[in-house]
Amino acid sequence: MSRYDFKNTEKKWRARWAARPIQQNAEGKPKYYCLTMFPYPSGTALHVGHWRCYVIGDILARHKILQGYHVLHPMGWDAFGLAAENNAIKQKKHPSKSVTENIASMKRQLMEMSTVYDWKDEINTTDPAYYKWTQWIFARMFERGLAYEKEMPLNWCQSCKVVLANEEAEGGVCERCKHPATKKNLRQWMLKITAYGERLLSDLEKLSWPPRVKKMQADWIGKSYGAEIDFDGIKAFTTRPDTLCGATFMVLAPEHPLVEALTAPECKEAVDAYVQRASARSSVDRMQDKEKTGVFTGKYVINPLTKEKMPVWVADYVLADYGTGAIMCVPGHDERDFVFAKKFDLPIVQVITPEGRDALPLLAEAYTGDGVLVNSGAFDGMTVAKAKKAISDFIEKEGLGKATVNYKLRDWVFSRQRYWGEPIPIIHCEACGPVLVPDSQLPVLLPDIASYEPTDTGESPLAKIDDWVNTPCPQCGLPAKRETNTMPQWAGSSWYFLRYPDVDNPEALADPQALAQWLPVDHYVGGIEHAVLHLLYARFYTKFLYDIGVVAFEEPFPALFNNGMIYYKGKKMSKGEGHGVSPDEVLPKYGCDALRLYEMFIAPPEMDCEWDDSGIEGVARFLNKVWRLVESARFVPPTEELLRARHRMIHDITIRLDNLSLNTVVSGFMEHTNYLLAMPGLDKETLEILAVLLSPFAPHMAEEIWERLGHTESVFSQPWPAYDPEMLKTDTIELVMQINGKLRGHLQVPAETDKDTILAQARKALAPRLEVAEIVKEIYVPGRIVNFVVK
RNA sequence: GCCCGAGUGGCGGAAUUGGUAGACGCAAGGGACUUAAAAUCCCUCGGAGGCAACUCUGUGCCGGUUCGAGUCCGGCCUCGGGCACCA
Repeated sequence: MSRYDFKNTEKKWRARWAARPIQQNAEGKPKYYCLTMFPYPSGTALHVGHWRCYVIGDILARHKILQGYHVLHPMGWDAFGLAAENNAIKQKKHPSKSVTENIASMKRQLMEMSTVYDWKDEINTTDPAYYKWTQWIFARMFERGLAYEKEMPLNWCQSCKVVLANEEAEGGVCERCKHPATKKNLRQWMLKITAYGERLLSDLEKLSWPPRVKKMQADWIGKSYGAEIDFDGIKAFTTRPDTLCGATFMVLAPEHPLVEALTAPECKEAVDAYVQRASARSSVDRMQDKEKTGVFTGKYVINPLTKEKMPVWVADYVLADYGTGAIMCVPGHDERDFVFAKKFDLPIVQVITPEGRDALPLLAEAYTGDGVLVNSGAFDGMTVAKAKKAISDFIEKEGLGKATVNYKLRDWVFSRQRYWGEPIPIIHCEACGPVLVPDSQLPVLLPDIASYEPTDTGESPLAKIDDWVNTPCPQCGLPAKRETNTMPQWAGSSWYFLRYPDVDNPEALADPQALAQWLPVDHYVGGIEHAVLHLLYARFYTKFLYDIGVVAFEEPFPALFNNGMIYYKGKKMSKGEGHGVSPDEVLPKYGCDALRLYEMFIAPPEMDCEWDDSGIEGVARFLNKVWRLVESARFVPPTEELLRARHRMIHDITIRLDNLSLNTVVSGFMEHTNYLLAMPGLDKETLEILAVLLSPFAPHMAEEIWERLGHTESVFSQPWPAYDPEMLKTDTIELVMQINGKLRGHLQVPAETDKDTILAQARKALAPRLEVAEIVKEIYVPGRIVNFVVK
């Protein structure tokens, strides 16, 4: 008996599929858009961790083809951006060259996975025909005031020599190189994602996404309810208006615009020094500082309720860009204010007390719990919840402020001081200001230059190319200069899913009909690392395009599947030379089908897991078993037993696949194959069905089996098999017998046996044990157990 | 610090969602076949006890609910992830 020759079989079918794609005559069938997050060609090679996500997507796509859908399952390259450029600099190659090489190498790998991508639909975000539309979207945002310029202190990564969006500087360090971010004052392009904060938050509800991803986005948007209160011209946002009577001082952020004006002359020197020191420090330093620092401005404001004088301080624990950049401080009920008040000897007043107590004996720490108001005049005795509303209302009535909401979400810093990105289609004219490049002149091509390395100054390398920079103003014709910053890495991926149905369209980002036919994406598969970045930006773009009438839906990805990461020797796998297992090492030894199966078998697909080099042996053996099953099959007419086995197999695989429990699908295949191997003979149809069921997972072997069973067309022309629930029933059932919940035996009875008969038989079977005891209760769960409760 | 997850054999993991814990694999040990190896096949494989059909015990720890708990509730412990001066 010959061993399964995966090498030649896989080669054979790959060639056949290339000549004749498996999806034929799909027009008119219901559509299914299955999308896997496209790779970022910043290294030369994919590792088995990347494969996991592509295999999941491919299995879903193939399953849908078998279920009779017209499936779009495309692939492309997210090839602009810093990581790709850094990789090029490291290799001392021009980014366009290095990216092209990386794509070629990754594409070769993807082809060896035998995924069903139709390479006619390939996207490359660095292709001018593609980024023309990335620029076009920016232009539409500019027209509507959603793209604007602003000079402000920004997160700057000295290692990458670039500004970072807030989303890229989580925890105060550069998302890519982990270098601490410092503040740098720069003129930047911003996208007003905050205008969409509320919709981005409330529409999360509609999405069938993993809860943790929704939560991460909700936390990132960070909505909180409160009030904005005016203290003699200084506005402060608080979520605790109920504690207003306990506000004994105010603190402004060092960058607050009023600091200079309100500082008393005798405090000026100290305040200036403090502000200067604060701005020089990185946000990491500022955050890691446990010790609170601050300086008194010499100014006082009046608490509108207590009429007490509140000193105004400046301290860097208050953030300039959240709320109003100024806070009312309630040391009795806020931990940070408490620490500050203790350090600088400011008054602490208690205004909340736990219900049922008059007052806390001594405030050793801030009391942040629930309770009722004290020391608050007319508001005494109210609960926190009630007082929040009552004091907000009072403030509003008196014209001292208003109830309001605040978001943590900030506008998106959208320009990068780097070469390898989409040029921003703007021309700066001294007379007209920033002017859009007319649509007819799009795309603004990224010039091909020799020296593309970043500079220390915060200026893009493009700024040095005079004949590119200097251009007439499209509006007045006078000499003007092009914008030299480029777009961030995320720009191209924020809308790419819209392009796949119509990749060559020169007239529009995609034909409206193609969009209507294919979008939104039915199933999106990708890693958790994009929980807030890509997924939030793509949702923002889609909502904007909805508002301007380009698309008819507000959410691009109604269903999302997050695959877990594969670790190797305890660490994340990393691209390139680093750390990981390459499919190139595995494929020659085990083949594509085995690797695909193992990627699924290794763990539940949504969970992180550890790569085990010897684990793949098991699925390779399984494939050989299947091959042996087919090769050595002695065909017989289908017996009752074979029919039942067949339907159980269809049932098990279908249910598990529908639940995306892909690891148990593989173990299900193993169980059923083992069962069939033990049968004295097999009917042909059961094997045919096994081939169809197996085809999304091990497509090469499935085709080979299908052909061997005498078929000339592809196995993918078959419908997904259906099972008959009647065939899942068995003639006899096995019940478990228990006494006091402990296993005491098994009982075989005909399936239709009634309760009394079963109980009688069980009593008889357990007679020796039951005779010495008194039966208190009998429990019977049909089809499962009989339990006697005895004393 | 706050908010999520997760703890099951030597290992990866199953368990119809409250009903036989350890499916399916990996690794290990023993055996068959073979001159030998590879491949394949058979047996053992949580712990303790017994010649044995079996018995007790066992899903991070302590308690609870229930006829019955890996699964539900309360309290801890450990690990992983997210957020982190957001007022």
